[in-house]
Amino acid sequence: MRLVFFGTGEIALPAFAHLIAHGPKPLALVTQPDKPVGRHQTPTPPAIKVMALEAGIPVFQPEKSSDAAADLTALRPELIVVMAYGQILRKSILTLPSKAIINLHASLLPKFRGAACIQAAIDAGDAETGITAMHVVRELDAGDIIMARKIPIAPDETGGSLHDKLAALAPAVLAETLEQIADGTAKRIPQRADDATHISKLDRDDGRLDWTMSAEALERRIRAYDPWPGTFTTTLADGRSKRMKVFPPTRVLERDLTAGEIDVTDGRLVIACGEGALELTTVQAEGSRKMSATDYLLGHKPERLH
RNA sequence: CGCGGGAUGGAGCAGCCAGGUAGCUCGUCAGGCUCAUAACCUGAAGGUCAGAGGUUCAAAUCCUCUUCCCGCAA
Repeated sequence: MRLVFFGTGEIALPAFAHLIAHGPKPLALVTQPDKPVGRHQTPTPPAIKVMALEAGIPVFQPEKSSDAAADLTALRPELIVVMAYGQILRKSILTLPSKAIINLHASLLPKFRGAACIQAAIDAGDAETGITAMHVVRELDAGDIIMARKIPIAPDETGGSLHDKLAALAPAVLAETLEQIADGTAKRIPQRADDATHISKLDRDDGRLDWTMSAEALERRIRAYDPWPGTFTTTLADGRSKRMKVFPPTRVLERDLTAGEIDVTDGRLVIACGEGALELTTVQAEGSRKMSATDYLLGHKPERLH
């Protein structure tokens, strides 16, 4: 099978590695251009690009996916596999492979179409999520489903841990999908559009905690958004406003206080929410490193949140 | 060289602007008290104030450089 892989995010690494190790070996990798990363803005290649180059696989990094159309046409791919590419594919790519273009998506479609599907599953309090293999169409994540595999979401699941589990699940889904396509048993199950939900991309500001939400919802959000985009609040101490990152785990408590009020009894950092209260165990003050709430309180006297 | 915060006993911080005996909260150790406690009381150990150079009678504090940590941004 002549196959080309589109992917950028780390979640695609195991699936890509599986193809390199067990075949069909990709004829090419298409990934996003190197981007400036980190405090010093050093241009850094995606990890998957490094993996491809080590395996001797040609890499294309077009600004727009269509810019690679001519190069890819020359490879005469039968199949394109897409996972966490990071861009909506142009029509010239969708029609390029002779057999099919499929996508591995980290949710149980039609739920959570879009970029932040992993965080959304935890944030919503779902009991399970999974990897869905489907055909790529022009509408985002809306194509016919070939198959899906489920995994449970643990009570202490974080966006990071779930990301890793789903990444590890992807190779099996991909292998089975390829097998079914090869022997002609692959199904095409249309998505029920009425059940579809769409999740837009998260940015850092989405991590600002809204203390009028219930403690349960905040507890889930703090897990869901760890490590990306992370959650934070701002404290007021000595008349100065400081950003404070908040990390899981947190604990939901019964308290009857005004939302946003801080209670530091017994060296524990408890913040009242719209409903109930949340005990923070791990925080990071601006300019400082991550530390336990107990350590934080030894030297900081947060007066209130705002 | 994108912008900014920071490095002070084992932990978290104050002191720096206006140079002049190393301070707070906690931990550790010893003793006391209590039926009891992440309670309380008493005492003790523990720091060449990140490193190097400079200014000064005198530098944690002012100046210069270096190393490391972190927030924003991407």
